[in-house]
Amino acid sequence: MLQAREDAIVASVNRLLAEKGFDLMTVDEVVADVGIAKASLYKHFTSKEELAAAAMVKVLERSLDEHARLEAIGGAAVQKLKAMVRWTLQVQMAGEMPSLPAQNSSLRAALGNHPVYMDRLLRLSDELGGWITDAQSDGSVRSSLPPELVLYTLFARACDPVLGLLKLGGQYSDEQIIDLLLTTCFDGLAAGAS
Amino acid sequence: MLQAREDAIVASVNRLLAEKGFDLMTVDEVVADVGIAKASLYKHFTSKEELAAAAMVKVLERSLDEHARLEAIGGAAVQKLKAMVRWTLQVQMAGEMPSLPAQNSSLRAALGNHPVYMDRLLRLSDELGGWITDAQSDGSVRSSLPPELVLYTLFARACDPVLGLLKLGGQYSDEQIIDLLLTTCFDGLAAGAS
DNA sequence: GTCTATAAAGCGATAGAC
DNA sequence: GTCTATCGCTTTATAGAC
Repeated sequence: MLQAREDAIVASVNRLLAEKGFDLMTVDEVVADVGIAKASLYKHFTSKEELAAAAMVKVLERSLDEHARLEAIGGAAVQKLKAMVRWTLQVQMAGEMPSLPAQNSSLRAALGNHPVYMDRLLRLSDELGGWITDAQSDGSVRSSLPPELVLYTLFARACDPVLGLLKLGGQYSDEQIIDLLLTTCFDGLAAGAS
Repeated sequence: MLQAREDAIVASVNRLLAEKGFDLMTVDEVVADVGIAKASLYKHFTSKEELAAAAMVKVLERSLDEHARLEAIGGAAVQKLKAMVRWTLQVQMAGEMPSLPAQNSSLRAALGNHPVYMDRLLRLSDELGGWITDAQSDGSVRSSLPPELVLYTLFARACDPVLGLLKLGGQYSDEQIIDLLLTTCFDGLAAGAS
């Protein structure tokens, strides 16, 4: 009962974060969506930042699950990285990727002091970091790029605004858009080797 | 006098938009930064959205100036595109690139109904579109990519979060970061041809 | 733990004197 | 056109009854 209610809250928060972002999402909207009173929500989560953190933990754990699934299947490191980015883009395409403005200071502070969030974030970073160094070792990802840069670039696909712009244009299917974004991410805009 | 004051207002808005974004920027901060009363500001600009639009028009006109400068110098289309992205990244690096959350509906509506903003945006899109088709014709940019996608991808460099993350790390100089981002944008993460 | 009702603060925007 | 003072509204968060 209790856990199910919290899950329902987090699901609503996740959707609203994806739709409007942290600043424009209001707690009143969340409770209206879940169908409970605001005071009840504050018995489960102590602040709006705590709500966002719970949604982020959830999506990070979904990402860790997908990572484990791909690791079990096996294959070349670069192919696993591409599959991970594809999964991320699919989540964003489905409107299920919570977007946190990187600029909000109160939220950044709250996330930085959130042990569970930081644990999941660091674990995912470590796991992907392993694939990145593997892919650089076998020559499929540029060795001249700092692994840090590669990791950030992959993470940034979760909030790539180009996806939304292409979707708005309406000229391409969801899968076509994802393929195009994967191409620009891994192969770049330029043709051939430069 | 009057024009100088409006310029001062727009300059403050531009800096605050780059620093905090539209939602977190308050009109009180703007007037405190400029050193005038809030009612005075509202004699010049009728709303907060109007303020943001003025800052966006300003930066679009700076972009058009840079485009004209590069066009006058000449060179290969893809090199001009790279130079334009480099300029964009330098502006962002200097903390002078206003960032507008793509999700804010009131702001999007205000910008869409702002004739001057739309004119500058479409003019810049047209100019860059010309370079893009040129670069695709001479084989330096992938012809398989829709020009629309290339344009959006270039525009998105203005708010690429990877720049801020790398800068935060403190391991690379500003110029190194810009070079790295140009590489990932045009050449991709993968090595060689895939 | 759930609710209604409200506190406390911040926001965009305006009134009205000068 | 500038200012001080304030309106009217929204927001996060809490008090207190049940």
